[in-house]
Amino acid sequence: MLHRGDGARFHPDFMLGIHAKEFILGFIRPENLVSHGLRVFRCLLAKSKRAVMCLLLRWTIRARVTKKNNILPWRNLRREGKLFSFEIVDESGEIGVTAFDKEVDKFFSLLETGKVYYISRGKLKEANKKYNTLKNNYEMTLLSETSIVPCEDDQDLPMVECDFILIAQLKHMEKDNIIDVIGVCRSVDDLSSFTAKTGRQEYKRDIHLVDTSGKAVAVTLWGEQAEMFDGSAQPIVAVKRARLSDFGGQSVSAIFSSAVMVNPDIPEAHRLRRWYDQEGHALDGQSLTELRPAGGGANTCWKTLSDVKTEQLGQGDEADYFSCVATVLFSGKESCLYQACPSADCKKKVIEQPNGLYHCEKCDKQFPNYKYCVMLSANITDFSDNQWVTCFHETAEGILGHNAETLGQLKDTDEAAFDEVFQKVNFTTHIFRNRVKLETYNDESRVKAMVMEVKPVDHREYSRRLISNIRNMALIKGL
DNA sequence: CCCCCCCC
Repeated sequence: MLHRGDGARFHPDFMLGIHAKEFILGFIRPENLVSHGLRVFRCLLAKSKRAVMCLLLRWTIRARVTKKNNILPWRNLRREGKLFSFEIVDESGEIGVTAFDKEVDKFFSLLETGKVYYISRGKLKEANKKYNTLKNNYEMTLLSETSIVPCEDDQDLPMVECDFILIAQLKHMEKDNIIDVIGVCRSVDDLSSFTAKTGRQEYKRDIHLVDTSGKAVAVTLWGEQAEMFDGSAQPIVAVKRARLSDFGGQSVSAIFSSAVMVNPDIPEAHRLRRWYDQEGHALDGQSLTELRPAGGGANTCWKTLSDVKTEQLGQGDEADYFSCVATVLFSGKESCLYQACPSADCKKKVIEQPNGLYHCEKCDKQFPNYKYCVMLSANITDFSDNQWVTCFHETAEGILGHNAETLGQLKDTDEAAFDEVFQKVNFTTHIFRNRVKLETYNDESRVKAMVMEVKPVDHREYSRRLISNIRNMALIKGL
C-alpha cells in the first residue's frame, strides 16, 4: 500500500487522487492507475524508464521484512563497496530491496526480519529476473533520500507471500521450476562437505520434508544454512522460491535467493503441525527422492543371510548380487596373504623357482621379488544365519583396516601385531555387497559368496529401513 | 552500483 509521506494511510480511491495530480504534472497516465500498493509501483515504472520519477512521488509504503541477507562486498570496473539486500511484503505484493555502502551503514542494523517499517523515497528499477525470483517486475534501491521508520502496528500485513505446492504435486512439475514448499522436517541428513567448481570447500545438507499429501521430498540446504540447521525437534520448514531438481528422481534445492523459514508463524505451518502431531507422524510417507544411503543406491537388493538360502540366490545360471548388514564372526589369518606378481595390475599368485626367482603364469615372466596380496576368508553373520565369504584385495583391506603391504610387513616382523589385526576384526559390523554363484570343483557344486564391496553401516539409514520393513510386515499381516 | 545458484 502506498501512504502519504507523513505516514498517514491512503484509501486506494484517494490514492487515485494524488496519482491523478501527478498525472497532471505529466508523470503517469490514468490507465496505469488500476491498482494500488506495490502494484502501483510496477505500473508507474512500467511506463517510465526514469526512476527519478519515484523520488518526486511522495509515496510511503508500510511493509514487513521477510528476508534479510548478510552484507556482501561488491566490485565492478570502477568502484567497489558493500551491499545488503532484503525483501518486503505488504497486502498487495512483494518486492526486493538493495542497499549500498552508506545506506548499509544507515539501515542494516535497523531492519529486522519479521518487523514492519514505513519506507519512502526509494528508487525503482526493473528486476533482473536471472537473480530475482520474487513476484515483481521491479526491485528497489535505497538512496540517501530514503527514509525507513519502524512501524509498531504490524497488524494486517502478511508474514510472507508464499504459494505453497503440495509435495505430491511436484510430480507434475518440471525440473528447474521455482516453487514454494512447506513440510514437517521428519529427518535430517548429516552435514556433508564437497569441493565446489570454484575449488572452495562447501557444505550442504539434505533435509526431508513431508506434508499432508503423504509424500516426502529431500530439500538441499547450502553453506551456513546447512551448517546451522537443527531438525532435532522436527520443525515445520517452509522454503520459498526453491528450485525443483531431477536428482534422485525429484528433489528440491535451496538457491541463493530462496528463503528458508523454520517454524514460520503462518496458518499453513500451524495446520501442518497439528496434522503431523495427530496423524502425520504415524505415516511412512513415500519420498519423491530416492534414498541414497551409504549402503548403496535405491536399487540395492537388501537380504538377510537366511533370505539368500531360502530364495536360493546364486543357484541359477547367473550370479546374484545382494547387500546385507552383517558381523564378522571369524576371519582366517592363515593363507590370508599370498605372494603375488609384482606387475602393477596383476594379482596372480607367483611360484618360487629353484633359481630363487618368482614366476607369474599370467604374465609368463620371472621376477626377483613379489608383492603381498590379500585373500581373506571370513564367516559373517546376521540374526538369521551365517555365511562364508571370500574377500579379495580392497574389500579384505577394508575389513582388516590395513593394506596388503603393511599386513605383509607385520606378518614378517611382528607376529603378535599381525594376530591382533585379526582379533580386532572379529565382531565388527559392516555393510557387505556380495556376489553369489554356483561353482563346481571336483564334481562338487556349491554356492560361493564373494564380497564385492564393504562399507560402514549408516545406522540412521539402517534403522529407518528396519522400521519401514516392520511397517510393511505389519501391513501384510493386516495388523 | 550487485549477482557464486553450488554436490552427489
